[in-house]
Amino acid sequence: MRLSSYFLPILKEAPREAEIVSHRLMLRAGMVRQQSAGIYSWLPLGYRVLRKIEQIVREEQDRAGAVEVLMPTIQSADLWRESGRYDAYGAEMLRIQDRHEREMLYGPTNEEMITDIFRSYVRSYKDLPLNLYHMQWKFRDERRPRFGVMRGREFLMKDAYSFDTDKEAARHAYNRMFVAYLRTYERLGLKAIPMRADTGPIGGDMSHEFIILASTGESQVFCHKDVLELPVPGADTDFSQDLTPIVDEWTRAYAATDEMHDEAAFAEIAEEDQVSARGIEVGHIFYFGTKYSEPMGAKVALADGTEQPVHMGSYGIGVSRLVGGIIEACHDDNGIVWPESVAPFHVGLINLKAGDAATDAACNDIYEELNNAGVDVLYDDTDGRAGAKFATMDLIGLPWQFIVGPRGLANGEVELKCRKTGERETLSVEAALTRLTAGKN
RNA sequence: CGGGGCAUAGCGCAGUCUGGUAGCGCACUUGGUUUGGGACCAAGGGGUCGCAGGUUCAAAUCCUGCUGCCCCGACCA
Repeated sequence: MRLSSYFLPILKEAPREAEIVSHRLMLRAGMVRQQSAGIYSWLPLGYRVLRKIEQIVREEQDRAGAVEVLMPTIQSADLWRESGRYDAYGAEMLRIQDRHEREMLYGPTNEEMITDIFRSYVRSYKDLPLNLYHMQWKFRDERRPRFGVMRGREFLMKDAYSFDTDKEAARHAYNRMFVAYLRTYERLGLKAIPMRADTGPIGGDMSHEFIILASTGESQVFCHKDVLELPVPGADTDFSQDLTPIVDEWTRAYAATDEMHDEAAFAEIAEEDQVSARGIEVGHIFYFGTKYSEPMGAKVALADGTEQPVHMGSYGIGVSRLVGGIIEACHDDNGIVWPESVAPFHVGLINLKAGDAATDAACNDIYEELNNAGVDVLYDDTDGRAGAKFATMDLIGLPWQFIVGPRGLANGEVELKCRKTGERETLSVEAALTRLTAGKN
């Protein structure tokens, strides 16, 4: 992409309403525009990141055996009356009337709808286990939206729903999502810690929040420092096998948010091993049994011929929240420092003297070669000053800056700058290209 | 929903106390000089001062009501 034909409305100064660093940087980098409290437009750069996160989440859901669907944002109130949640949900639900004065709502979540889909088609235990997920915009009319996209009213969520014959089978489904989540956050460049969460009336040990540590996090969290060093299961993990050993390993050490915090248990940990920090919740997995299947009549025939309500769980990842969460975890004084996996572009190609025939020609060649090699490049071909160009590239946080100017070019040399380490290296055009295209094609 | 704050050009702000021609920086447009870490000179364009009432000869400024946004808390993904 050439910057001259892109839409990257960066700001030197952040709008006053933005207080936390991720919100400020997202506005300054031209990633989002706030349209109303907690409601955002995604501008090209931000949308690219959102899609990259979405894709990683998708790949790991698929790997774990979940199947993607897409349910609508607008739902019928009748469905929610069946589960009893239409009245229970309260003011957070955005209620709408259509032209026939039918009561509709903008979905805050999809348990009812997925249960309806399930009961319409699935009759037998032979069709289980089943896990359906989608990524769709949700709306929750928060009392106080804040922190930019981290607590918006409209937000993109991946929500998966598992269906099993009984609680033990549901536990396998739960474990698959547990491991898929570990892998997902790892690939996003985050260290996420599963923490025991409140299971409400269902009880049991099958609810975990996944928390990333960040000083601006909304909740206080406590854990043993060992949990920060645990190995994340690899891509070769066999999800058909029993994943209990992995889940056990990850849930052995102490880790809790403040509402589940056990001061006495935490005190037993050696002081130098205690971690007390702020955290951002980026995922939540939950087993809820027959809470919806029972009232909504989602039953399957078991091998013995009896019909039983299906056992369900739901598994959420805040996709749009993650954009802010990643920035909270990955930035410095100059701007965003994207993990490579979610960077909107891999390389920023900086033409230090646009308009100079030799420099333009060299940049054009480099731009084409990188594109041909499948490397995402943002080419700053605009007529600007070097300092401003560097500042922009630092702000938007692309992993590599490929710096081309007439001075170096006279010796056949360019510079590569690593955004993360800040290291700059002078090398030949060929060597730089080889470096950035290694592993591609 | 309780408490607090803010609203003046695209963004950041001054002006409000003490009523009297709408300002500054950045950004934008044009011309020129520049160009290796957020350039400089010159000339421009851009505003129902959040909205609605009221007071006054006169309101960005004083009064009343409303709306929007932000922060703290409670609540929640």
